[in-house]
Amino acid sequence: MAGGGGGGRIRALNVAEKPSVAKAVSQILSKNPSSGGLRVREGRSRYNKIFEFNYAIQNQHIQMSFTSVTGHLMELEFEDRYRKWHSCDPVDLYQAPVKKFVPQDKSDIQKTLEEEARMCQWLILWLDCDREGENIAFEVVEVCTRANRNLNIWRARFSALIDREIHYAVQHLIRPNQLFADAVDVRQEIDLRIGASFTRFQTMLLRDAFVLDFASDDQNVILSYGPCQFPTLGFVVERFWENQSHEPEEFWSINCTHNSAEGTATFNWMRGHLFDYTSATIIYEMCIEDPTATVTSVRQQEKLKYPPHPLSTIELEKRASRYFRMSSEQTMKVAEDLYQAGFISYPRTETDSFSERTDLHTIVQEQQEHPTWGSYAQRLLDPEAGLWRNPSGGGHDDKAHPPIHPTKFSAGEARWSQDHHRLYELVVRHYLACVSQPAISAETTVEIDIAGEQFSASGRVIIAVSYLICRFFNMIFAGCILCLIYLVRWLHMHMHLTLYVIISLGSSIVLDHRNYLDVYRFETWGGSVIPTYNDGQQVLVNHLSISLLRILFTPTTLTLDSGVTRPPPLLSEADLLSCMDKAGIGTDATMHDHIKKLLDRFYATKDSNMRFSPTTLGEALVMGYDDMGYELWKPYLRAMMESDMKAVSIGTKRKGEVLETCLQQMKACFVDARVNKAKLFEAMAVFFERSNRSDASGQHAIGDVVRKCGLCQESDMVLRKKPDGNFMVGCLGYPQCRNVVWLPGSVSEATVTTTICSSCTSGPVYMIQFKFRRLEIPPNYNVDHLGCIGGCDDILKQLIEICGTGFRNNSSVPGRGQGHTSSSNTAQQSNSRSTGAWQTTHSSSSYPFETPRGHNARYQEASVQNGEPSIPCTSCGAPCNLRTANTQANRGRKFYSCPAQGCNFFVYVTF
DNA sequence: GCAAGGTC
Repeated sequence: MAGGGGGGRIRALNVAEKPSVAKAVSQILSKNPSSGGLRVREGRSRYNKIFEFNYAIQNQHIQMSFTSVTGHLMELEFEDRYRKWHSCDPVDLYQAPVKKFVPQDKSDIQKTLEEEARMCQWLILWLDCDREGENIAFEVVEVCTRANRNLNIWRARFSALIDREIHYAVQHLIRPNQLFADAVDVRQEIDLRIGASFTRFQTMLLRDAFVLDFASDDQNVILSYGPCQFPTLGFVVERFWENQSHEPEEFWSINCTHNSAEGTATFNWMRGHLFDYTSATIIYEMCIEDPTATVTSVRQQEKLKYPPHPLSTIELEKRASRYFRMSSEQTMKVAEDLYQAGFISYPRTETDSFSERTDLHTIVQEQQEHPTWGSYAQRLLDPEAGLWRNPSGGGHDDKAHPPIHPTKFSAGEARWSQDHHRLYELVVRHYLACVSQPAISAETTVEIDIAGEQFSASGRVIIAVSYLICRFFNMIFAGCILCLIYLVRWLHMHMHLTLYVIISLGSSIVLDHRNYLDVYRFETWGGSVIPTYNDGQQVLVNHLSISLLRILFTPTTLTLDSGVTRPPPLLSEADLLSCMDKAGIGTDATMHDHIKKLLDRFYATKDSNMRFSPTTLGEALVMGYDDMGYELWKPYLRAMMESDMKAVSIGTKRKGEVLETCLQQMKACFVDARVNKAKLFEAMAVFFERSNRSDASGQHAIGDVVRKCGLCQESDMVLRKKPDGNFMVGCLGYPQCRNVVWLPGSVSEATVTTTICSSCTSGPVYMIQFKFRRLEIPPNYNVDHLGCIGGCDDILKQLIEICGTGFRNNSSVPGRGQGHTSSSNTAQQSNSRSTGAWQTTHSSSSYPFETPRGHNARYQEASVQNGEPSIPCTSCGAPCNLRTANTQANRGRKFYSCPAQGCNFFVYVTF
């Protein structure tokens, strides 16, 4: 291992992902007397203390300073000029430059790191050992190396805060893994670009267009889209649709019950149910005529009910929702409180198995004093009780945190709310259950025959198979049958007689072997205990049977009942968490956030039964995208991203390659979605009234991008429909850039397509599908036309010549193109005359150079000084000569037109 | 004002 710089003792800066880990690791490493003791001093951030001690790494004496960050130190954002919603077209967000920076609220931590780094030769990174942790590690590296370029950078790899593990990690330092960090960079950038583009798009498109009556301030409603929140909404909507589309169907079934002193057995018709009433009635009448039931089969099967796996975050959330009706958000809030106060372990973990090195018994020992479950903890620790069992894992390990378990005893704290009590109890009981034996029972299935129809009943007979002394106490209550039971047990053990012999005798006593169910009060066996039945075969071997008469019996009730098929239930919070977990939507630490977001954004509601339904808004959005044929509301996009991230993290794909491919696909999807925005409108219109605002604000709504503006070279040009029905393609850079292309007045419909013009090569120009009004165009022209505004489309040019454009003086309608210069009237009149304008500016063809841009001013100067000047094309830079029009409408007018193939620059000049 | 991921 390389040494540090300078003479004397090496000083190392250690950084953990959170304060608790910095403290725990420092405590472990400073236990040795040679550490000189553990000293603590304040950092600039009040949460992130600095621990100091000495430690020997590979026999080198190191002076350790140990501090922490609080999760990510940096944020990813668009550069400032893209931050405002109207600053650009949302589609630009797929290429807009992004920057990573330390936000204001983290600057204290940054300063601490910088100050400490300057005094150190080594940097040891103790971030969590997952991909996010590795990414945070590189954020720390960036900040620290800016302060001290000579740092020797090391990574400590550990999976639990256990002495041996930590000492091993520090003695076997490795280098940080750039690939892991890259994978997270990919996720961050994709999430930001997709989220921001779609959110801005659908918010600006729909907020003004509809009366969103669910919000008090509907102008500030945000219709967000996110790669996690939308699939979460998708789960809710999909189940809602299944539920709603269910058509109840009536059916009939024959039901039979039989009461005896031992209980009631409910027999189900083995045909299930019939949808045909006549058939059901005929069969029922046959049964009624001869209702004697014959037992045809009795089957016993031993069943083990295993305790749950150790507790992960998602399980904690699901169980708190099921047992206490707590929302996942509230659960995490309370869990965080309990963790902060030291009562439970770290609550954000995917791990559901304990490391072999965990001292499981000590955790139980601490709970022995508890008034409620203390005695169970004592039994667990008693080897004679045989209750202990090493917990079985669920196969998940995040390599950073153990399963959630109690870390400190409490019989309840004064300041705890009911939810604190409940959650602590759940964590403790769950832990005690995990280290317990499974419950053992038997399920009995009895089949009977009535008039040739088969019925069956299943029930539980809890049996004593443990042969343990503790069972003795149960047997006292069995009175005189006790001796018989021992006899039968003896027979069972030594003569291998069937278990059934025991059951048929013991069942009336119900010997109990609940094991973990004794402490895990949240779970039960369910079902009921049914009476004992024997079939003919068993009677022959069971000489001791007291149930002989039950070969035949008369049912207590035998009824023909009607019912209706039930729809699948709406999703509960536990169901929703399961769906998300299965599809890989979100992480253990964020799933509850995504669920809450659905509620906050008015996309879904939770009813009194804690089940989720979409709101009309949530349903409309999903419906809109679904109608477009997109599965943006399905989990596949996230799954694809996840698999790409995995590929980056193991080096099979490169960061840049994945970013480029994914963003390209998403951009195409975005552009396509925008072309099909009518589907969103239609879906919204099903549930919401159109707003009056939409007409007035239509001009401000972002349209579909046609091409990059050739004039300002910065913004996009988008297709718009003016309130008077005319179409234009204008620059989003307005008012700084006033570039505009007016389309023929005879256009009735225009839609930007995803087809890129192959003739116009100065950058992508999306073709527009036009529909012309039949009566306004000559008969030899087609009403449908796929056209291009890039300058290559002769048909469009001819129709503009013939029909004129939509550029008219309409001062009654406010908005772009009117009244923005003192000369606008002149301009409009002039342009109205010159119906053949192909491309001009907002300020008019009369004043083509009257724009704020310097280079245009130079053109004017050139044009005045020279009789026949050549100007550089504003689109591609090629020299453009002054030419004279000879069309019918504009004969004699001067114009500049770019000679470059595919370039659309064309402007009339009036001297 | 937008995402999702850390975390206080």
